[in-house]
Amino acid sequence: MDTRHNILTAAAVLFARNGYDKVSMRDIAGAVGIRAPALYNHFPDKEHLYLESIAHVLQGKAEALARAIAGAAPAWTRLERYVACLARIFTEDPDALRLIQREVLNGDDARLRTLTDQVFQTPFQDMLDLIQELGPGRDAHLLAISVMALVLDHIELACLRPLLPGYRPEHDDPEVLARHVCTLLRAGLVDAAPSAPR
Amino acid sequence: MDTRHNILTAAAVLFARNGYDKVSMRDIAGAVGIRAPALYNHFPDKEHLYLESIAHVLQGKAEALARAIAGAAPAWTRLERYVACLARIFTEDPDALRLIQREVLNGDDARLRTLTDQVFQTPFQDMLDLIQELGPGRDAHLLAISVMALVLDHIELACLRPLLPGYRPEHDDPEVLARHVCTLLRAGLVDAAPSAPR
DNA sequence: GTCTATAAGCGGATAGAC
DNA sequence: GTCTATCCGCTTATAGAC
Repeated sequence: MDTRHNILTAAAVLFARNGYDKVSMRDIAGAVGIRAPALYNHFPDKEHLYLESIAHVLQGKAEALARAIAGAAPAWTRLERYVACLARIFTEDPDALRLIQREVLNGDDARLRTLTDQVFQTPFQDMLDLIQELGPGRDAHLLAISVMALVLDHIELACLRPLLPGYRPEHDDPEVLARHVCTLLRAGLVDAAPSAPR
Repeated sequence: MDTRHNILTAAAVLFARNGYDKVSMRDIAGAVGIRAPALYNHFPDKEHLYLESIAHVLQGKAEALARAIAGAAPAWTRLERYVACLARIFTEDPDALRLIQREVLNGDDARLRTLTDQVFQTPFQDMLDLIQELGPGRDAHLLAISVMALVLDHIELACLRPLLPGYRPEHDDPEVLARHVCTLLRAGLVDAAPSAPR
């Protein structure tokens, strides 16, 4: 089969869960059923393998978000779709989110710029436009970051939340999360009824 | 002077910025002006040095939050103080936040449980109680996580935000961030006027 | 393309002098 | 308590047979 593809998917999982330094070329080779030197037939070194495995995982995620926000529906509807899509994508593939977290934490300026240009730019701009349509007087940048934070932090903290008081298993359901975020965005902390009003 | 204290503060900075594996005992020793074997007079091994440096940095942070939320003031006022305190603490000491991020990403279950019991438990419970007072019908756990996410994600993304459209330098000011978060919590994305109403 | 063998270097940690 | 010297394992990466 396609060895290169197998390497990239196996490496992405290992890097996401253990971090760059805790994953050796031997580990990656072992996960694919080959020996370490064979990896160098497909990638020039570990760094390139790592960067390509990230790109491989993030492939298509941005496009899915673009589809969710597109169309002629009312702005609130498009926001709800965007939030739901974001929650679904990264709940189903938490390794992808971990890879992004590690890059944000460790990436030098050049790598962060590349990642921004190739992945974050378009979805963020879409969200920015949408927010400007919904709340013209507000700071769209702060709000767009806030929307991302509300959705992604819940998922990032999946390991920690069960240890904190008030946790219930349904909090890990992306639909529950999306509804919660939209309710909060609509009316804030207090004013909304338990079930989101239209 | 107190060599042990110097080691812990220097190590914390290195670990926060580069991660556990990218910091060698030689690096830490060099930052303090000694040689690597001397470190073993103060700590049994690298793992213990790492864990103690985290504890050393997080010391006092939880107490500051407890003070901010305490008192007989109205619930909204205490929430505002809490949010402002959270934003100030981690804007002034971004390395502390990075250490927490790394622990959440890499920590096994046992270490996350220890960290929760010793640091997160009390501030989170305080926030939970406050939210139950403010919005009795809502899911307090989801909301408390959301408040943390809104404040901390802005600070965690300090490296990324300048690369995204709409960024302005004032977004890095903890007071601006705290006002933004409180406005959002009060009335959601749309209903609030640009300057937060009382 | 994959293998075995191996180079070259860095990592944590210890021994023992001072 | 700190030093120098050193051990030993593991890492990335290459050479060369098949």
